[in-house]
Amino acid sequence: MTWGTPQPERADAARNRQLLLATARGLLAEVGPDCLTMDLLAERSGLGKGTVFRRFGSRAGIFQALLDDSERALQQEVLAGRPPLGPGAPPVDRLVAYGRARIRFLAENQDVARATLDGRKTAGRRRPLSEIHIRVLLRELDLPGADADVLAGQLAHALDGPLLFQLFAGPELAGPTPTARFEAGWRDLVERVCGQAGTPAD
Amino acid sequence: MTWGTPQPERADAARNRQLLLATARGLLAEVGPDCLTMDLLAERSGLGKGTVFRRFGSRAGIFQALLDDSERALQQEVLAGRPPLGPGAPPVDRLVAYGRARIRFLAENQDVARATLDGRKTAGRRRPLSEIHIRVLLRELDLPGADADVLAGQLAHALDGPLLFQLFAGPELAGPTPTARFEAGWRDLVERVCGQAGTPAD
DNA sequence: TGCGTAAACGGGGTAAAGTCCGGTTAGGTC
DNA sequence: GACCTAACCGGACTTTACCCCGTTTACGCA
Repeated sequence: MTWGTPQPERADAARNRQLLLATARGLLAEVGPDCLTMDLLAERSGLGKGTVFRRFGSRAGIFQALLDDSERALQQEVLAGRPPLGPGAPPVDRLVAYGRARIRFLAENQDVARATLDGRKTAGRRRPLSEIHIRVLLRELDLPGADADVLAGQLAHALDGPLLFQLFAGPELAGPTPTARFEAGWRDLVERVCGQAGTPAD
Repeated sequence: MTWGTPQPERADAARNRQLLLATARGLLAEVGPDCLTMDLLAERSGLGKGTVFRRFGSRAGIFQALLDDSERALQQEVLAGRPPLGPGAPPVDRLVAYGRARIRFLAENQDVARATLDGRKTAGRRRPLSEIHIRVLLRELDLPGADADVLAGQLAHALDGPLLFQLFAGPELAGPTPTARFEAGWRDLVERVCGQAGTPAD
């Protein structure tokens, strides 16, 4: 179920997953996330409703899959990209850069991110990549007296929470102005938590 | 609509709101939050379904109202309680105390808190009291170079997020053990953000 | 105390999420 | 290449949140 394990998935199943994802993206652009119903998605993709639910579990699951798919690019940059975001820079700088990237990512995919949350059936609710990445960086920093696991969760939520909240409030979020404030706030928070940044003694 | 304004509400409407809240609490204990349907609530309270929706807007709205109601006690302690939590103590100590209280509150009302989130219709989504209270305390601290509004949002989400996430994951959360870890984590986070606590120079 | 109005009430109706199970097909094995 | 099994597919069915609008009721005012 996780990405590391090469679990077998039948060829037609994989094909249909891709078809559904593509169709969902099309419908998303065409009718918007609120009008994207499971029936419509099934009909447009030429599949049965049961198939849609088998693949994604719930309505929220589709949006989650869509978001994961978009997130893959960011994930690549983090794992093997250029230094401020990718490996090679001091952990604090990487934390700041990651927050910046994450905020922009969420702002760009705001409607999908929003749709991820609704629905009674909890869509997996895996621990997000943000938290894992933050935890790794915190471990590298080895902050004295800190519980890296808990702190990672706190920071991950501090990063996503306020932005998502704002996305819920206003129907739209326009230019880069509001995200800039969150980006500055994130830098400030990271520097406070990690004790004065800028001078990575190494 | 806010609590400060004494907006007029017809007597029968207020009476029914109380009746619905009480009935909902009863049903919550009897059948659990998942089986608490709007039809059932309407029937048990002897009212029409339309009335239920008029009062609370959505299913999530009921749980939100329930949670608000429970939160009132905590709110009182914050506004006029004894020092560590209430006014009189240094802001950092109050922040730590508030987090402790909030975590316990959420842990106690975990099922209601969880039910608050689901449903497609966003239930109001007001800025929670946590954030407001934290913002006030941060303003008192007057941290140099910090954006108190943004920071308050970050801390509020850092406080609630990890715990709510955990509540979603496991169906139940037993003793005080897991919350203790969050409480310690919160104290640590606050002290880091506010720059070494314990010694409020004043 | 009788009247007008604006709000609250009721409960049947709708749409959409999620379930079920009989039929079909992919892919490994001999 | 025939066969077997497990996984997949389809679409009708059920449940439930939410809407609508005709009817009733509380409350201010003359």
